[in-house]
Amino acid sequence: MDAKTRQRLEGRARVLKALAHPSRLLMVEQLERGERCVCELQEMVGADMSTVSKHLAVLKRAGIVADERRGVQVYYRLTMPCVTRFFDCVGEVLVSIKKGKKR
Amino acid sequence: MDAKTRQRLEGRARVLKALAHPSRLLMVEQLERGERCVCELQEMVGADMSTVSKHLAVLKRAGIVADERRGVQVYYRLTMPCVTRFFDCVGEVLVSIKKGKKR
DNA sequence: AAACTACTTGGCGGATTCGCCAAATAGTTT
DNA sequence: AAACTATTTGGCGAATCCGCCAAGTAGTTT
Repeated sequence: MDAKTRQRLEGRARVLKALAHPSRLLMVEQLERGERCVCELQEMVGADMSTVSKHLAVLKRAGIVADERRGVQVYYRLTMPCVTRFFDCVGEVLVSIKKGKKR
Repeated sequence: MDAKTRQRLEGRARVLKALAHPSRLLMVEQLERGERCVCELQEMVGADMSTVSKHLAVLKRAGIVADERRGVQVYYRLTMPCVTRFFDCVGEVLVSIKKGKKR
């Protein structure tokens, strides 16, 4: 395996890893509908604010979200467009798994 | 957050987590081109056979691949169709991240 | 059945993840 | 500046992940 391939795979794995958590998925889904401040996301997730903040830091490090401070609050938004389609596909995967189990 | 939403998110997170490793991504990409036995995948990945086998077990537990013994060898194949489109989207995410960094 | 090939499983050490608490930082209000 | 709100950071313990080695299992060949 050449270096270029490895880099491509590592990059993709990094994005997937950042998304691979229920709370982070929920936050990304909410951000698809528009920017949200941390406290709004915290209420949706229902965890400690520090936990939510760290999840957001993971998404930010992966380049999936961006943040902007406005007064006391910090607002997060998605940095890329195709997340919806992406999730639809993950959904399809799950459907085929379920079908397989029924047989 | 209701139980149904949580289940949906946990399911999706499980699939993403199973895919979130360079070696597993490589194997899935190879399996898109047709079934492969473990030793073929091992050669591509370049790790210990036991490591490869465990990665395949992760993919199998997530419902992404299925296996079938034929003689001495065990062949793995994808169980679902949309992985290509899926990966294209992960690729797009990476492109937008790179664009963001250049600015 | 003994030797051989292909694969899986057990287990260990090191690294990473996760959620909470406590403490630090940043901006606003009084 | 003191008090207050919103958020981030540090750190701890529990859990999980990762890769290797060793040992076990399954089918094939001799």
